Amino acid sequence: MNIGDAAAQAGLPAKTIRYYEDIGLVKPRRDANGYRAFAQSDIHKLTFLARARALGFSIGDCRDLLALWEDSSRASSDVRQIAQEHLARIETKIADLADMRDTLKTLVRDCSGDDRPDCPILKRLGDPT
Amino acid sequence: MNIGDAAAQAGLPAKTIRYYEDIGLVKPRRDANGYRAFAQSDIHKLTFLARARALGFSIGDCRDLLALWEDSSRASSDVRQIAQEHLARIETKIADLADMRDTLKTLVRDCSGDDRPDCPILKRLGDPT
DNA sequence: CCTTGACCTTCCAGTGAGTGGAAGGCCTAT
DNA sequence: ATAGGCCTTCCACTCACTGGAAGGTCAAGG
Repeated sequence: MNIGDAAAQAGLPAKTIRYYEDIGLVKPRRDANGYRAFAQSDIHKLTFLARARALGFSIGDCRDLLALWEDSSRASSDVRQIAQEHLARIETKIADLADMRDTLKTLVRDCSGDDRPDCPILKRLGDPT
Repeated sequence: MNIGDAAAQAGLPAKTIRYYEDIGLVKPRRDANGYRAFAQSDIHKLTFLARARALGFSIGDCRDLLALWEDSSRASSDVRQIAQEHLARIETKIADLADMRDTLKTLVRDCSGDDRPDCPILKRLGDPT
């Protein structure tokens, strides 16, 4: 299967798949003409990667998860730990963003948004401490 | 004021301040020895930038906000629009992350996390559709 | 057989917002 | 005079792609 079809199957841009090959996540064989030839197992891996990335796992995590996936004697605790650490990072990020959101909401609410210059948003950003 | 003191005042790494000069956000004058000499107005700007960045505004937004801040005849509606668009982006991002979090939470909860290989997390990532 | 257009290849550069580090100049205190 | 702590510039690296240029390959239609 050529890269275009592989991309369609896995739901990833062809460019991304080439990149994943570059960094060693997939190793499709090559046809005589130099075209990448994706086996079903490659497609399966790419789909795995697409899903893991969609859950926000870093490429590093994906690499580890893929290795565990391929290791039939893995311990689920290893998988769980990766997921749990990732979950913690996401929760931190959500909390940070929620703080920003709350502040911004207040500022936007209090800003008249007309043609006058007075603006609590700029006031907040620029006021001397 | 030298860059070290400016950094301490503004709460930004010196490296970041140099970067901000590179991209034209601040333009401190130079002493005879080549050292940057930050005026109070520069410190004020840097503080503004630090706060805007802490609220998650992009450098592009910061540039625009800074220009509005310095323009005494600005319309607050312009400021408000920037903030509101940023707020919308943040809310989208929070929603995306919350989706990931929910999925991950379920998966982590359902994973035994012992030394056996069975794992709903890998199952979810690798199962044929 | 030739062309057209859709594929495919590699390689290079850029994104955002810095961060790390090397090599070297300057300033103050001892 | 020298030590150390500043400061300078410049280059490379981060992350996960993404865009584009230049060129090779393949199948279909004329």
